Amino acid sequence: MQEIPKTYDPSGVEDKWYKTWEEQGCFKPVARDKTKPPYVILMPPPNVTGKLHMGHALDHTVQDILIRFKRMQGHETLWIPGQDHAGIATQAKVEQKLFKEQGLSKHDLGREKFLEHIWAWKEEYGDHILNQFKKIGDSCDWDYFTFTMDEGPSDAVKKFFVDLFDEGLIYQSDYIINWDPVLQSAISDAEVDHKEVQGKFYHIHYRVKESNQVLEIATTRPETLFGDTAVAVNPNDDRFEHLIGKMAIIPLVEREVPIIADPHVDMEVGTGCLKVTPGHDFNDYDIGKRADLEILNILNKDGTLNENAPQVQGLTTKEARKKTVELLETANQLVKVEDHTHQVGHSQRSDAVVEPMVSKQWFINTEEMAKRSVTDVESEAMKFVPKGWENTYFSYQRNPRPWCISRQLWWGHQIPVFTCNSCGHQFASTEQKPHCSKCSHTEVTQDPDVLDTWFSSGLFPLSTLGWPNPEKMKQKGFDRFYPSNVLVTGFDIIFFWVARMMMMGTKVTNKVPFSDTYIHAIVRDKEGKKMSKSLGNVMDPLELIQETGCDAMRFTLAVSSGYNRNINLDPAKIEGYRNFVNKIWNAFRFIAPHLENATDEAIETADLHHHEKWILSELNEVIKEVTLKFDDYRFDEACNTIYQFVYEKYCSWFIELSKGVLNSNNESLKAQRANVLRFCFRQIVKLLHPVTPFITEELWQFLKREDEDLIVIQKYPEYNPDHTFTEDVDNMEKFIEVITSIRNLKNTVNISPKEEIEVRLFTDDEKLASYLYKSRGFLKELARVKAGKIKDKSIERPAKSVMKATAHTEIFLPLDGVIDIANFVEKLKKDKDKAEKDFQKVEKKLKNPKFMENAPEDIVKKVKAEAHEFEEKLKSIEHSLENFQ
RNA sequence: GGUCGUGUAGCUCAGUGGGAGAGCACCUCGUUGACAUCGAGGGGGUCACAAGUUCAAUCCUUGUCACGACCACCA
Repeated sequence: MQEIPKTYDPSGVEDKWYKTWEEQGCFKPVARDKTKPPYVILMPPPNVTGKLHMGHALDHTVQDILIRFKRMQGHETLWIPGQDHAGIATQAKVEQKLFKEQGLSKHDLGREKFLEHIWAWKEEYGDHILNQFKKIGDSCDWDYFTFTMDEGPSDAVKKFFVDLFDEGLIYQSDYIINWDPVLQSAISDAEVDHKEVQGKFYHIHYRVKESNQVLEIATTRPETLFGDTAVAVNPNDDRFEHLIGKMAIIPLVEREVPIIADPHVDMEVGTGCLKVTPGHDFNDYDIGKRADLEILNILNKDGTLNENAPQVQGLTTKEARKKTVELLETANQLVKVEDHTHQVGHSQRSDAVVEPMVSKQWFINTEEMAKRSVTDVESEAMKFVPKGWENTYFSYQRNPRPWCISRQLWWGHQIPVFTCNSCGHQFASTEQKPHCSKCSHTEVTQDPDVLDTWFSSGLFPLSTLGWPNPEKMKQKGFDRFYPSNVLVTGFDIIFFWVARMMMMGTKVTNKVPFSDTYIHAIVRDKEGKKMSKSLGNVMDPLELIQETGCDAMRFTLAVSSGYNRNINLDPAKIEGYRNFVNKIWNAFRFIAPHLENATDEAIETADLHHHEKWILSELNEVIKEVTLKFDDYRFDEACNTIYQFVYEKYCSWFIELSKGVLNSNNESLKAQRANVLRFCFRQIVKLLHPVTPFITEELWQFLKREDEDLIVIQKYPEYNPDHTFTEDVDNMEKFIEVITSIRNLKNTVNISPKEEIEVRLFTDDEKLASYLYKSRGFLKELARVKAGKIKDKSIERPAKSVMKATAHTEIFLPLDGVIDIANFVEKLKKDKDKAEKDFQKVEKKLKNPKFMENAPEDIVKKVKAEAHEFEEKLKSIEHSLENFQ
């Protein structure tokens, strides 16, 4: 056998295995166990502009664990990768690049040329993030890879649009929307960031017609007065009641508008008087609807003022604000200016101040779909994990607003609505160049706008499986793979994406698109701060992989991931789990030379040594637990369970206890031990494979039988009722406690661990006594015991000794060689205090008649047993202590 | 203002109606063969605070305080 290096070096190993898996088609859906249903995950498609960050690393680690786990369990697994064209994000990026490198705007190029540029950009950079996904081990089926602008998803978009259009659920309407004057497009509410801005409160006088009175109105946006079509007060406001119904005169424009009453007006805020600009304010728009006010648009598409604001026409809103204030001052109608901090909406993409504007847009009436999407979660047809996230979902879906789906961009799916050049008929069609559906005229004009990005990603669960093309659906296995099992994502797109998929998927198929939604945490830095470029605390997954290996990173993310909201990722933690990966490597180095002695995986339970029974029993429980926890999305508990077993049970005890056997001359015992060591280790690497795929595949090559294939498609370990040995586990636990106590005692009195000493054990547990006797060789080996005696507690304890008491065994060491008596006495006193407290606590319970009456029988029994133990322990400590006073 | 969440060891966080846990950090000891990316042992907590329910509360209920996230509003 060749030399195995002392430390595991992941470089080289990782790429090698990924390539092998892919080449051998391991990621393709194959039903290895026909009795199990398919298991499908749809990968949240990254933006073409995307770059791998820790969020992806976590998101994908979780999905890959689930897919690999289910694949090994025999399910036909499919993990579908994809990519999103990300309308605004991509267009903005390419626009910037064009301007920076060539000084060109998209208008210089025209729509067609500009789109060519975006496609070229996509070809060049689009693969970047996908290659990064391979580095983190994603076992997705790349043959299913789908881009939202591919022909298939485009057909899905058209089909869905046309169906809803014909149903009357898609309509065009004037509505107040967020307008980004830089991108010159409508953007959705969720694409608006509200930022705190230091602004001013301008108090302005509005005269009241046929009256001497003036109304003082406070506003932060005086330039919008050109668009005012009313002044509103609260209906219950005594101060202004008499003015309701009269007319107010807007300064500068001298236009008369009605004074109306509306409950939205807050009497406490500002002056209690509100100028109403339905064309450029969301609340005013609603007031305007209620009062049937005229809507006056005072802005151009680029955000400058238009002809409806003659005095400031052509100026930007910022310039216009300044000018308006000057004009008001000149006209003596500006009362005062106050400092005022308030929130102002900014475009996420361009950072421009968002201007609310009324414009003609396309909308989906989501009312019915949203209702259904709520009941589907209420009935748990789709379950959120952790459950609490459903509240976030409900808060959106219970109050659905019309979904504005049109965007004034070029990059995206053009809206399939056409207007006949001849008869003016407007209709939707899935065809590229349809004839007028009314007069059959061939000249029709398509709506220039494109659809919101989420329109196509909302259809992804369907379109990635070939919908609406029947042939492709058959080829891709739509009926088998829809709906999928779980969606794994972050909370930030519950509304954007999860809700949309729920509505759209259900609308088309009448089935929810996935049965679970696992919402994972946000990865933050070790201090809990969000990772951001400006803070300089961004961790790059690829760098981490380089430094510590992909498996260590994946294990760290998994072990940090349960039902929590934040993961504070400390590099020291990753290093710790890197060490764990290395530990496994070294455990393998230990067993490697003995593998040739191992004959077969089959373990004959009848003739097993009690240590072997113990480890098999422990392993069996681990298998049970891990399987349960993965199914529950408790990656933290699953990983911790494996970690504890490997470290504490397998390495620290089983391997240590095996050294003597393996160095002996008893060939049959050696072979059997090698068998068990190998069996357990094979199970361990299989258990770990979903989390740490690379090292486990590497080790598997040395562990597999000749007829066995790659680990990635091995059968996941299953609970085996034959491997339950309660008595051996019980004995072993006590044995470990005795050994630990001896080591502890030696340490307390400053005897070197190496030094061999005599030890006397006293126990009334006959089974344990005989077990300890049987294990005297191991006691000698592991606790450095020279000679020992095991007696029952009726025997007088040695006077000149130091001692330690456990619940079942008292341990005595002779005083010869004891260096630090004082320390021992101090410690013994502490033990006494503890035992006293423990005893009093349970004693109190037992003396309480109410406890005896009400507590369940097994609890009473347990407490009684404890009381006995504590009392024994206390007595023996006190007895021993007397010798030192 | 609304919703959700958090408060447990120095740090990061699990956990349970009946004996307070892990990792890291810290202290002591230990390198000849699996592993110093290691081993053995150890110290350390009023489970935020208060009241209530209960035989029994770190856990359930209510309130208080502190912190966080999201949503809405901010004329």
